[in-house]
Amino acid sequence: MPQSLDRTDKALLIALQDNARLTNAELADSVALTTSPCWRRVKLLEESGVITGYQAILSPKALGYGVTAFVSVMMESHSRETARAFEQRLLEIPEIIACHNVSGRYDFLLEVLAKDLESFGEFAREVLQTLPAVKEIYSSFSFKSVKPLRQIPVQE
Amino acid sequence: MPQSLDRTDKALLIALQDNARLTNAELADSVALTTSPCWRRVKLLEESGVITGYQAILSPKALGYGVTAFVSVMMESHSRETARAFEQRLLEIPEIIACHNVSGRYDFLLEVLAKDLESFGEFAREVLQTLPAVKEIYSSFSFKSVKPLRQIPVQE
DNA sequence: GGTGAAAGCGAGGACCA
DNA sequence: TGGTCCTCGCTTTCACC
Repeated sequence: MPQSLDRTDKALLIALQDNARLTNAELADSVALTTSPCWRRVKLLEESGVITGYQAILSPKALGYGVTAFVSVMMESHSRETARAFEQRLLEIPEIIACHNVSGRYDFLLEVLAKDLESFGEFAREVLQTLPAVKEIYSSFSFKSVKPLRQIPVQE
Repeated sequence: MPQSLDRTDKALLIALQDNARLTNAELADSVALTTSPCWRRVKLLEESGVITGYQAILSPKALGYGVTAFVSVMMESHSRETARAFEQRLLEIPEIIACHNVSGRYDFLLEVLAKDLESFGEFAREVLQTLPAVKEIYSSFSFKSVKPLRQIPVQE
């Protein structure tokens, strides 16, 4: 699948990961190419699945979310059905902005946004605790995001 | 700071969060506006800090990262200095793609990418364990990302 | 808040080296 | 692969409602 990215591809990925709204001309400039080959390479990176999309990054605070919580969830059972029902339900809940099925003491790790601690408490009681087959949850709150950018390393 | 977003602003945010490469014309169309007011509104959203940037989303797998790990870190002390040194060091390590200072049993929660389990093991030993003032670390591996999109909810 | 017009530039493709 | 050229449509910024 990774059809060996050369130096130029990597430079494109770095540039686009940093600013997805660069015009093709600016992008071409930044990697010392003309616009056509630049455009072709970007399309290839999209088609081959290296670039999976483009997102505007929004400020949770500006949208009224003062609390970020990490919620570890332990399930009552580990059957296929239990996991499926749980996962499907998760997808419908916008406050849960990320979820991983993980190894270790707990089964899922969720990242949850809430207006404030009080509304998180309510959310935990009314929504999280009532998700299918939940045995136990453990919440940890973010005091501060030390590395907010989430850039996937593109070496060299 | 949130200068009360109206229905149209929210529609713009939803559209851009979904696809940051929409042209201004497409964007205007999707919210039933002409291009000028649409462009003005987007600029305002950027200047007021609601939109903090635009990112190409890359596939970790396509870039050779087969393992995502969540690493909880407990510090030896909780002094200001300790935290600062730790955080500064973190920022230099690209494999750590996210880090939160959190409440609870552990002090920091890191999200780490690695090629495979073996290279994660090495990374944990050579890099993570040698970060300043680390007392204990606990690693949990992602089997699967159930919600990979990380979209901040924009209600209504 | 909104519209419409105008100038210049970029997107996207055909084609060549 | 990369470069040139070309056309259409879009971006961006007006002045104005």
